[in-house]
Amino acid sequence: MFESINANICKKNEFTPDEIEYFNTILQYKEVPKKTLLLQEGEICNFEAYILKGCIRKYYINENGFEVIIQFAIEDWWISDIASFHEKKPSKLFIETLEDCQLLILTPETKEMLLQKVPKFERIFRLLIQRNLSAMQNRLIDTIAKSAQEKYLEFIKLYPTIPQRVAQHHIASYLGISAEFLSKVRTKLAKQ
Amino acid sequence: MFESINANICKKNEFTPDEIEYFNTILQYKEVPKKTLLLQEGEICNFEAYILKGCIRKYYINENGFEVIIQFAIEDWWISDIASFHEKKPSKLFIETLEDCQLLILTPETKEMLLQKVPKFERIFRLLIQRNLSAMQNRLIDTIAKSAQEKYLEFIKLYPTIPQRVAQHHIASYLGISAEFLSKVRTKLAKQ
DNA sequence: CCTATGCATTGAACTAGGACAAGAAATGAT
DNA sequence: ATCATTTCTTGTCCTAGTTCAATGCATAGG
Repeated sequence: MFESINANICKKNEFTPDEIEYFNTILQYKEVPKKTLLLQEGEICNFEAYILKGCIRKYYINENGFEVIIQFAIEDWWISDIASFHEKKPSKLFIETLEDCQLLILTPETKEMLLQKVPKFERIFRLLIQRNLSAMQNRLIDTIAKSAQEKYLEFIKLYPTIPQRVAQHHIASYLGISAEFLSKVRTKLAKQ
Repeated sequence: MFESINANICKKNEFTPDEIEYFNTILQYKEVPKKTLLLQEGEICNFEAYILKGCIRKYYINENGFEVIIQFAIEDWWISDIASFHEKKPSKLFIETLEDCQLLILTPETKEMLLQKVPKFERIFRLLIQRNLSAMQNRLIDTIAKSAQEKYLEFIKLYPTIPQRVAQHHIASYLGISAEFLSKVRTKLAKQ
């Protein structure tokens, strides 16, 4: 059960077997059926979830009821509302499973214990956030500077497996374009 | 010279006077005239700069020569290309002073020393990145879900002092709209 | 096997915002 | 003070993308 997460976390073998062992005992295994809300607006996010199996989306609904997908997460990704999790503030986001999921969960308490016992993990988590930030920055740039077609092509290049797993209108919402227009972009691309 | 940075970093008094003292000795003071490029595409970013005085922009130029401003930074903000700084990878960004600046600088070496000597700083920097990530997320949402006028109003609400300091076309570039259209939005708002 | 529900496609009419151009206003260097 | 450069404004025309509505297509549940 822990192979993939250990391989991911400990790529550079910075940890002793004992430390990894402790890390694994602290993770909570959880199965969740599809279409489950793991987090709703107003709740405090009490988990960071590593996805062993399944697919999840994180999204925001603005004051006009307009929905924006912030992130898709599949196997070997983490998902959480970091701001809400760390600062124990009510979240503005929704997190929903799109498929049946198998998860490994950290809670604020277990994460705290882990960091106390093995402070080296601070670095690991900082790297995760940093990569997140980079990805978010690139996405912002593309959102601003690219056409709908370019954004779509970029998306399928970056996440080739996701289009087969999630509804097209969700991808449109992620790209910041309407579902209808994405459909038109796709038919245009197919004709070429 | 160190009052503001110390107040910012050590809000919750988590540090001993010695630790703060060490932190301060490690910071390098630097003055930079306006319109200086602190970082160019292709270079490895070797600084994290805390702004004592002045105003800086960070931006990206895409393959069509289209410019997107990622961040404005003024007094008491940090600016850097974190990805490039930490992973020693060539940056894709430009960082330019818009006014004469007074900076306090961390280099990869001094930051490493600081973290070695006072590991508690890991937490501080993680919080900084986290806040950055939150801000970036909010901005992405606004970029996707709001009209030009809403984005502009949001911007001046969030950063009321910046419009007086930077050129309007820079704000347009930050908001992801054309300079001409921002001008039209503003005249429309002024008439109301 | 049938039917309800959600999903994707297509078309027509509309609009927010872009591109271009030209003038006005501000800023700065000499 | 003057000229040059940059910045801001305004108008016209244009287009990428939206909205709405209709239709066909799957899929899941009884």
